[in-house]
Amino acid sequence: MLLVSSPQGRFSEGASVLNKGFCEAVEAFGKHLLYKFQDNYALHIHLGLFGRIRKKKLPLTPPRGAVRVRLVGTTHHVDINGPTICRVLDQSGIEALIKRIGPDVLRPDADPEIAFQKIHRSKAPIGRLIMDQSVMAGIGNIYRSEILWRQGINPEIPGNTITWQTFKRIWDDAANLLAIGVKRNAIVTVEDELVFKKRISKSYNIFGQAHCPNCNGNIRRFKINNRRTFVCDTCQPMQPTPRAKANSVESA
DNA sequence: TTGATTGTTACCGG
DNA sequence: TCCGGTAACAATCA
Repeated sequence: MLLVSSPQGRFSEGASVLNKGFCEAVEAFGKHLLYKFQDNYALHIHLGLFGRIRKKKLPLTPPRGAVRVRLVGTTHHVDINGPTICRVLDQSGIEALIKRIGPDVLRPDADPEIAFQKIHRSKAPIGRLIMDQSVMAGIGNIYRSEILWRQGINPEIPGNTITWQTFKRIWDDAANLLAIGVKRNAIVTVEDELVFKKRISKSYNIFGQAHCPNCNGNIRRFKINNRRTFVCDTCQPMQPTPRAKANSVESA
C-alpha cells in the first residue's frame, strides 16, 4: 500500500509520498485510528467532527473535496478528508497516544476500573466525565445523552457520588451500543430499533427530541462542555435508584 | 452567505 | 493542580 499525503488539503501533483510499504493492520483506540505500517510506524488519524473516510475501487478517481491522505492498494484506494489529526507516529508516539487515552469501551483489553477510579475522584458531572476521552474512550455527544437516559442517570450528578454498580451500567450499555453502531454503521439507541434490525441511519430516544418517550414529559436541553445535552428530569432523577430503568441491550 | 454540527486541543483565569 | 470556559480548526449541508 502506498501512502500519499497532501498537506495543502488539495490532492494534486504537489502531493508527497510519505511511505511505501504494506499497511499491516488498522487499530482503533477510542476515536483514534492507527494504520500500522512497517518498522512500527503508524498513520494516526482522528476524524473529529467532519472527517470522512471513503473507500473506492481502483482505478483512482479525482479527489472529492479536500483529500488529506490517499492510501492506494492493489484493488482499492482510500481517501481521508478533513481529519483533525493526520500525522505519522513512531513507536514512542504510539505509546504516548495510548497512554493518554482512557480505556476504550469497545476493546476487550479495556479495564473499566481505571475509568471508575477517575470518576470516583471527580466532582465534575457524570455527563462531562463519560465523554472525557482521557477518562474513558468511545462515547460521543449523542451517545452521552442516550446512554444516561437509558440508564436513568441524570448527567449533572457529580462523578464522586456514582457507585461502581451505576458506573458499570453505563459502561456495559456503552459497550453494547457502540458495538451495534460499528456493526450497523449507524447510531442506534432506541430499543425497538435494536431488536428489529432493519436498515436505519439513526434513531434516538431523547437526543434532539422534545418529549421523553418513557413519560412523555418535556426534555430539558442545556450544555455540558459547550455541547448539546438532553435530559428527562423525571426519568433521570438526581438520586438514581439502583435500577431506574429496565432498559438493557442483549449482547449482539 | 450563514449557521449548525456525531470532536479535540491550547490557553487562560479562578 | 485541577476545573471550566472560550476560541480555533476541520468539511459539508440546509
